[in-house]
Amino acid sequence: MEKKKYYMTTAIAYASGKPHIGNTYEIVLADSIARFKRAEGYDVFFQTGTDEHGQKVELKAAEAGVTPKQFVDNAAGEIKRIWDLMNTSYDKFIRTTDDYHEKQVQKIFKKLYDQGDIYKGYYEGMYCTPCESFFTESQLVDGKCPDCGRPVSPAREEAYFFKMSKYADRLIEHINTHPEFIQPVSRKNEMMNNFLLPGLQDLCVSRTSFTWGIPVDFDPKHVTYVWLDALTNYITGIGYDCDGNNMEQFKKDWPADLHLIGKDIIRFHTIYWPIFLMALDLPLPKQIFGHPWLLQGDGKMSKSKGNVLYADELADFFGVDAVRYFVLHEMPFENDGVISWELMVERLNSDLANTLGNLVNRTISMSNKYFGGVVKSTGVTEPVDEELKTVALETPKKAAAKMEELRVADAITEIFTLFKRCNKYIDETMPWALAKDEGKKDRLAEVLYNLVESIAIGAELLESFMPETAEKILAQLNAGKRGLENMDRFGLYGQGPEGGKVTEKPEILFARLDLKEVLAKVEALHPERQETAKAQAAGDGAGKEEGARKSAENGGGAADDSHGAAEGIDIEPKPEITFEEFGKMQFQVGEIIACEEVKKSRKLLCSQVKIGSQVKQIVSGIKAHYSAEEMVGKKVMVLVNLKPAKLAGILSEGMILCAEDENGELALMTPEKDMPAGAEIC
RNA sequence: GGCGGAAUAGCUCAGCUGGCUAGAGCACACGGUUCAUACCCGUGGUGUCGAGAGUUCAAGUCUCCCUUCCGCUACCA
Repeated sequence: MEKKKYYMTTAIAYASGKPHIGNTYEIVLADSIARFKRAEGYDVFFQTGTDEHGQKVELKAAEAGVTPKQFVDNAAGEIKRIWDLMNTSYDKFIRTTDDYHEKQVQKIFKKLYDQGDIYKGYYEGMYCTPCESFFTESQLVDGKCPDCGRPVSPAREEAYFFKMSKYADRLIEHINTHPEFIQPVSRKNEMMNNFLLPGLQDLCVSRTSFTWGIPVDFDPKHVTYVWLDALTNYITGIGYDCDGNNMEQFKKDWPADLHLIGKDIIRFHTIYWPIFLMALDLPLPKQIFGHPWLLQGDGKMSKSKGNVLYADELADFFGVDAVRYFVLHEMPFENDGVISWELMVERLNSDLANTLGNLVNRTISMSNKYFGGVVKSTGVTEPVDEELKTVALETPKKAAAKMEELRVADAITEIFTLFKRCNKYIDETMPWALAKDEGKKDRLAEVLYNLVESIAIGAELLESFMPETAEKILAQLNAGKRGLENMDRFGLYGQGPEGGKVTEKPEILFARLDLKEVLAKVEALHPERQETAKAQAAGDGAGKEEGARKSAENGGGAADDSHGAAEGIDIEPKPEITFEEFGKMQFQVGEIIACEEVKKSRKLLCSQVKIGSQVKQIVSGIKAHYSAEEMVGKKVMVLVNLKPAKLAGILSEGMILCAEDENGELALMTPEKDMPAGAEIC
């Protein structure tokens, strides 16, 4: 019988730096799903890879004094190394700099252009800087931004746009008739309410402001801008050909069964990607799962030893499988999970060392002690056995049901429920007591057999999540794999008359760790991180590299990795201006004499700023960083001749300037010496 | 501001279409046990099920309102 195919992907990681544990989480999650599907008999194709173009890479390469290609070769190698270290079983690692990918992207671009889905537009008169949005002439209201009513900025750059609205109705229909399309379902409403129903804006698909990208072949000063380049990896990687000469694999595997992505890029995968596919006349992927993030550290932890966690460092401390277990187990289906050294140690000791490791160890140890390692069923059963057998036989089904819903953490919990039941069974049957009575030898044998068999089932189920550990346990028990399909029978272990024989010297699977010692070693490892850790640990969302590319290129501030603060941060350079243009701006020192929160807004403060003899009212989006009280009395740098505008219904007559770091932290610009209100800044 | 979600044991959370003394894991305390990695098993809570009102024979479970948090989005001169 032919196996059913299952094509799944992760998002491709942005090749701008070393992936941290949050990025790594996704590949491990995907791997566990891929392995489980294979065990279920699917013909799985599991693709991952790297997104390697864009301005951020261009900048980082320049900084490092290498070519962009050299830079991404290195970065992709590092990402691949971590993926491999984590023992992930991807079938294909695509890089967006692969030549077949680049060629297809160019063809796709051309095709979409030829059929009128992509058109050339200009920023001129159509770009609203604050909205960071582009508009066609027809969308403008009285020549102004339809969103905010403000004048749009003059042109700086021409660009190609994808006409999204053309396919919006079809997409809405599809989403409504395929409730499983967007997972978790709560995201579906967000996409509908925020984007689809209000009307889609056209998407910019080319840039001229940087060159590290796939050139638009019929207009080479443009390079393809992120999404058309990145998302298409899902089809180019399996042999899509825009001219219709698709490879066999593409015919077999497309549409994808699952795109596994971070929640930050759901919009691009559930709106733009399906629309691109519609434009290419291709079927849509069956399911897109936007997983939550694994956040590192919490307030308590960050003060003393918070730092960025990398998979390889964690693996050094705990072992690969322990890290896999942790990220999979600690991550719920819908909410963000948290990782810290403390939590890692706790899980390792409690679940892996105590519950699982010790179970295997005590079972093998007793088998050796009482029967020289030989384990065989004698048929001397007691009612208590039934309960254990029931759990052992139910667990595979329960785990499979959880996996079907992509609830990986819950599936693991099911397996550990079996191990816990085994421990309880030992207590109920008290093998050491049976061993004292020669007449109960057969009963003792049966008890150990039931244990070994139950553990063998549990261990094999564990393979998808902790492959090495599963293998080790099965090897120690000397048990073969039976396959998921044979897990409906109890008693397959050592079926011959001589039974099975466990190893003589069980190896400790997971050694318990002392939290204090671990923390001490961690501090020794990163003494220099202590100072910067505090600011970064709290709320540092992990797993949004791909989003970082977009935001970096929008000038939204790079969501950099941990080293950002130390190395300085890069932002998108703006075009050069003349001295005359500079001279038009008037900056003065302003003294904040009163300040209050803008009630209707979450981010705005309204300040009364004394500038010379006059007082201006200025609204600023800094509520998250400064309270109204602490603003009062401060002397700040003010752009005073900015055209007044209404914000949240309140008139604002200037702008208070702040510095912003990569985490969005703000600092007011204040004069280094005391200066009178109104002093010119020039 | 718009849309949506959540508030349940010290912590992380389960509790579907309302129905027996509100659950799990971790942590904690006590007890048991000794095969095992000082492990494992059992027992334990006084949980105002966010506040208030309502529907009902019966409400974490439905309705309304309030408060607080979260997500997406807009705004952030």
